[in-house]
Amino acid sequence: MLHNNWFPSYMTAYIRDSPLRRAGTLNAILSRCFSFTPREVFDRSPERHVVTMHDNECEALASFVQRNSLGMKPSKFQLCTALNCCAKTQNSHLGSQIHAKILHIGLDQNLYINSSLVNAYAKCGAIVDAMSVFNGIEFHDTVSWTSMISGLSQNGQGREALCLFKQMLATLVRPNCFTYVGAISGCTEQESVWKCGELLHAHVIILGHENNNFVTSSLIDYYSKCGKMEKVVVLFEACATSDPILVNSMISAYSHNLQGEEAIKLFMKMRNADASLSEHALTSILDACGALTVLQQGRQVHAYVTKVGSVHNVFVVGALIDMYSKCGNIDEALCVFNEADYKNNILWTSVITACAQSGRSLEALEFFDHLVIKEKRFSPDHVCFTVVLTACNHSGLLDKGIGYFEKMRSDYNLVPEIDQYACLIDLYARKGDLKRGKKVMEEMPFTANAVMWSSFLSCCKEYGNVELGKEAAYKLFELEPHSPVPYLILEDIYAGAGLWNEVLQLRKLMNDNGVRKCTAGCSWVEIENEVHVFSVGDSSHPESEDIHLELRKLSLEMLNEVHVFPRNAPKSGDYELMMISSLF
DNA sequence: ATAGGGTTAG
Repeated sequence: MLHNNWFPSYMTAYIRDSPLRRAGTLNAILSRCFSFTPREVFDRSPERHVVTMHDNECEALASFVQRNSLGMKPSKFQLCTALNCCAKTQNSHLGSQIHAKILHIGLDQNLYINSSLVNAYAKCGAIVDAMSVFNGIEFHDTVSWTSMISGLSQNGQGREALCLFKQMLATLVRPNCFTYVGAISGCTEQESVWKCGELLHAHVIILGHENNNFVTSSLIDYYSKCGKMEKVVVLFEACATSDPILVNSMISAYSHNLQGEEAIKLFMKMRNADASLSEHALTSILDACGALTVLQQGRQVHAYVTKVGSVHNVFVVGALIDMYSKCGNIDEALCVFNEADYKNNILWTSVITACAQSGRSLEALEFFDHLVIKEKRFSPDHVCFTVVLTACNHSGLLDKGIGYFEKMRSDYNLVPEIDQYACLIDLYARKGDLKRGKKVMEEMPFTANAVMWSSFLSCCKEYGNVELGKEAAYKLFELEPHSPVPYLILEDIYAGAGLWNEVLQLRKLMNDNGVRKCTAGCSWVEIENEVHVFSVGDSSHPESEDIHLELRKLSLEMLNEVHVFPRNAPKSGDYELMMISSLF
C-alpha cells in the first residue's frame, strides 16, 4: 500500500511519482535509522512539499539515509549535501538528526558543515538553533556570517539581521554581494529599518555590486515593499540583461503596488517574447487581474497557465479561483476547482468563499455540508469555519450557524478562535438573543474588541435594547475614544425609546469628551500635482486627528518624497512610521 | 563539498 498515512507528504509524493516505488523499503529505512516516530515526521512536514516537489533532494536524502542505515559513516561532503537538501525540503527533523550525527562523529568544528547547519536550521525556521550553531563557530568567514544574516532576514528578523551585519562590518571579514542580498532583504521586514536599505544601496554602488542581478532583485523587492516604485523602475531599466527572475520580481512589484496594468503589460511582453515566468509571478499577475476585475486578461493568463503546465501548481490554481471569483465569474472558478488535480483545504475554502461572496451563501453551505459532513472529503479548519459561519450570518440562517459552531469542537476537535467567536456572537445578536451574545462575549477566552462591540451595538439598535446598547456604547467610548459612531448609535437607540433627556445628556457627554462628528478619511500630501501619501485615517486611533494635522503641516513645509503605501492601507500603528519615513 | 534573489491561494 503506497499511501501509508504516516509518511511525510513530500515523501509520499516522491514515491508516487518516482519509478522507485518502494514505500515499504523507505518506511523501514526511516524508522530504523532515526529516532523520530512516523507521526512526528508527518506532522513536521509542511504540506507544500506535495506541490513543490524536490525530487532530486528527496532522492539524495533517501540514499543518504539508506547508506546511513547500512552503517556507512558519511563524509563531510555528504553531510553538507544532505543538510542542503534538508534546507531545501525544510526537513528540520532530519536536519537535527544529522546534526546529532555530526556531533557524534566529531565534525562539529568544521566551518563548512557549520555553515550548512546554520542554513538548514534557518531555512526550517529554527532560528534559535541556527543562532546557537552560529555562536559556537570560533572563526567566522563570509559564508557563515552570510548564512546567519540571510537566515534572520528570511525569518522576519530584519532588525536582528542588520545588527549582525553591523557586527560583521566591525570584524576583518568582508561582506560580499551575497551578504548584501541578505542584509537588504532584512530591510523590508520592519519599518524601523526601512532607511537602512538606501544606505545599503549606497554601499552596493560603491563596492560595485550594482550589476549583480541578485543584488538588484533584492533592491527591487526592497523599494517595492516601501512603495518607491520610481526607484524600482529605474533599477529595472538599468538592467542590461532581462533575467527572468528580475522580470518576475518586477511583475510582483507592480502588482503589490496596485499597478496592475503595468504588471499585465509586462506579462504580455514576456509572453510574446517566450520568456519564462515563474509560478510566483503568475500568482501575482492573477492577483492583479482580480484586483482590476479584468476578466479578459485573466482568461489570457489562464490560457498561458494551461500552456506552461502551471495548472498543476496549487498556488496558481488558488490564484485562478480567486481571480475568477473577484471578476464575478463563479462558474469558471468552480470549473478550475473541479479540474484541479490536487485539492487542499485552502482550495476547498476558496470555492466556498467564492460562492458565499457571490451571494450564493446557500449554495456555499450545501457545498460544505455535502463535501465535509457527508462525504468527508476534507477536514475543515478555522478559516473554513469562519467562512461558513459568515455565510450563515449573511443568509440569515442563524440557528444553523450556531449548530456549525458547536460542530467545530464536537466533530472536528477545533478550539474556536476569536474570529469564530465573533461570528457566534453576531449570530446570537442578530437573532435578537442579545443576552446570550453578551454572555458569550464575556465568557469566551478572548477579550472582545471594538469591532465585536460595534457589531453588537448595531444589533442592540436593531432590537431597541436600551440597557445592553448603553453598555456596549460605553465600552466603545473607552475602546475608541475618538470615534463619534457609538455616540450616534446610542443616541438613535435613546431616541427610538423616546428617552429625550438621555439624548441631551449624551450630546453633552460627546461634547465634553471632545468627540466631533467628523470622518477620519484619508490624509495625503500633494506635491507637484502628485499625491504622495495615502493614509486611511482610523478614527479609533487615539492620535488620529493630531497626525492628520501634522501631515498637513508637513505637506506645507517640504517633502521630497513620502511613501505611497503598497497594497494594503496602513494600519493605525503605521502612523508613527509614516511620520518618520516622510522625514527622510 | 558550504552561503544568495520572490514566500505566491482561503
